[in-house]
Amino acid sequence: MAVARRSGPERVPSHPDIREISLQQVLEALVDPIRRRIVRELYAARRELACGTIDLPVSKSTATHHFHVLREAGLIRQYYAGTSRMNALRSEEFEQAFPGLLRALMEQRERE
Amino acid sequence: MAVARRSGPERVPSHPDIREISLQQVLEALVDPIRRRIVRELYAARRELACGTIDLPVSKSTATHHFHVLREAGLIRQYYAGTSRMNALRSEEFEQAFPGLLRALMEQRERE
DNA sequence: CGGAAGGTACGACAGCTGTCAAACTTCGAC
DNA sequence: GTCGAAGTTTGACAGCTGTCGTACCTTCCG
Repeated sequence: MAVARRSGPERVPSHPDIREISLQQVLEALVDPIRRRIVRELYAARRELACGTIDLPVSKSTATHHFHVLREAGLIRQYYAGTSRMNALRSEEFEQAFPGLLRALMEQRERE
Repeated sequence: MAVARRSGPERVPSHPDIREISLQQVLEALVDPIRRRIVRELYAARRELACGTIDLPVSKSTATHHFHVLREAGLIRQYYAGTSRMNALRSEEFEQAFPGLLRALMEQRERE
């Protein structure tokens, strides 16, 4: 499902409507430390970041996987800028759908 | 670690100090819908509940497992009252360690 | 054009974990 | 004492998912 029309190589990823996302999906996304790290960086930066600028202790393909999960969970929006992919936190929308949740999570200090 | 002194069959489970618990552990506990359901019931009830009074769509052994995970994550406190086991949400302590988190999670409506 | 940079897609694989049944333990009631 | 109720323990198993390498695709730049 969520098949975007095939009109070539499909460089525009599909983003779910946030209202279709369950708390379950959000928690599954955020339970992974690497994904939480990504969201934390976006949250702290308060702006969009290219995949490349967020350095992660995993391979490129794994990173792609994590971004995909975050996108499917409605947490980020992705689009291309040249060869690099930009990531934007969907803060306002997410706040509407899950009031207070992102903030409560981000405010927690993580033990390093 | 966290070995309670062995003085018989050990009916008193050990409870971790909440300060030793990581956000990771909490999220891992709360990502499971059944465990979230347990916590929700305790949160709504605002009092302790016996395992038996929380009916869950899983076998007894699986239920035991879930309670165990919640206990290890510092979310509940357990003790025996006769043959039944009581469960209490560790609300205040948890609030101190993870301010705003439990509430933010519990306030979210879950799609049934 | 040709190459390099930045990502994606696809298998494959290992480890985790939620699940159950069966056997056992403890406590209360009769 | 014996029986049942309530949970626990153990072992087994299946499914999920985070991980990687490799091959591939776009886009930019010289």
